[in-house]
Amino acid sequence: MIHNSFTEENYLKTLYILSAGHGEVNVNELSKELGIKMPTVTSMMKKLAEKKFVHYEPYKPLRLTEKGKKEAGLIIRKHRLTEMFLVEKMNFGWEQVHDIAEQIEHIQSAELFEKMDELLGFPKIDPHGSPIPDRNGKMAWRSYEKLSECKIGESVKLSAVINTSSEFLKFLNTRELLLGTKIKIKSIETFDRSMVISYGKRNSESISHVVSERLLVEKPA
Amino acid sequence: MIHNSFTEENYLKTLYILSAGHGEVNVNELSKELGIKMPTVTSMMKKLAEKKFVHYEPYKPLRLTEKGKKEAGLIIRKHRLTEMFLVEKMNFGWEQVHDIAEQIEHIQSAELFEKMDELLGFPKIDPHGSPIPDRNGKMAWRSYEKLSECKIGESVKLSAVINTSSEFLKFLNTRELLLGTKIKIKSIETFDRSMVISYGKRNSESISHVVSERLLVEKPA
DNA sequence: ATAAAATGTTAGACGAATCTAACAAATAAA
DNA sequence: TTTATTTGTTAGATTCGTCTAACATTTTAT
Repeated sequence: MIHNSFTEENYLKTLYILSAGHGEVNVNELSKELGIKMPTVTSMMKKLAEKKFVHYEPYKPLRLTEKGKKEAGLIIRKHRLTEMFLVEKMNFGWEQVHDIAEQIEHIQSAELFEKMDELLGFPKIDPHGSPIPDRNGKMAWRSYEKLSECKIGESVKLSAVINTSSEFLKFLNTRELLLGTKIKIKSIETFDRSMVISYGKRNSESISHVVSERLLVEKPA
Repeated sequence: MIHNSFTEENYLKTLYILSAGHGEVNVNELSKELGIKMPTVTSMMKKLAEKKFVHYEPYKPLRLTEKGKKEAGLIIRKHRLTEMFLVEKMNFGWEQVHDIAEQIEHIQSAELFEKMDELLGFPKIDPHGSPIPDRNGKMAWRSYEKLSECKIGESVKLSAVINTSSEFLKFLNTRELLLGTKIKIKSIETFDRSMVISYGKRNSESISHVVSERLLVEKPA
């Protein structure tokens, strides 16, 4: 089991995340997401194609192979198990764990992550509500809806967040918007699509479209 | 606080370990320990000298600067806190943790290691009996003696091990030689310097010189 | 349908960390 | 005290991951 470089792992992971849904990614998108110039991305794609991780044809969108999906899934598994471990076992806040997990996801040690999994009781989702891939890198996609797509009067449960940046999560902390929070939509402004919602002890909090778009919710069964 | 590469950190750490005592290291020793050819080591020494981490003069032994010692001490701190955390909080055996810690020691996150330290109750030694440097990279050297240098009839306490390789530690496991074990020296063979010792329920275990040389002991106060 | 804009590729350069081959200095041995 | 051995350095090549500049293709807009 010869291993891939840190760099290759980052490309694979990002490719996986960006291709969620449609299954395809442009060189350009990948370039922007990674903060790496397009020519560099192109050459890395050729390398990963050589290694059978991606399907690459000039001028066509990028697609991960099955092998690539598995590899990427396993990296994401390591990332999310780490985030969960940091929050549950080391008392970090959900806004603190992303950057650390970005680094620990590259640690080469099956045992370390198996141990985390075990100590955590084999969690299915991470602290941001994202599914944790299984030992085969398989991810159980959930069908959440964006809060921004809900209608006035609906009652939903906050189940996941899209952006895991520290700033966004700190903002949610100040508004006491935690996973599991029951939210009711009171009104929506048409001109900027901001929403007024009520939840917990807060009866009329206003949140911008930028925020509501990043909040994934479930409707009560 | 701009950071050093993974590679530079490994040079610094190894330099620190090898220069324990005399304070000097040869290019050749360092080269062998790192498994990196001498010319490469020379050029890295020039780079680290440029950064004021080592004193380098052609054909002279290498010495860490104070800045270099601090930097190296902090890396070793991260390594040893990690080993302790893995053993104490994640149920790893002392023979399993070295390789994982070799990787985690390079994680860039003061908080992670502060949290480990805190959760562990600010330990002073790691699972192999080595001192954990403080937040300034300062290490409290202990004056242990090698078991191989003790005399017949002496009673000592096993306080640290020199080699932290998995193989050696597994061997100690099979002999039930744990840190803290009280050992009495029953006899010493002159031709191969092997020892017969008694401890716990074992009344006459024979250990080779290669082993006794790697066991650090304390004499009862 | 043609021009403009966006996207993608090729070619060539660069820094980091490594190597080998050849040479130089220091140390040990004869 | 010469010579041999060991240790250390210089020079030049290689690989990886990155870049910029120039060119090619595809998509969008006029």
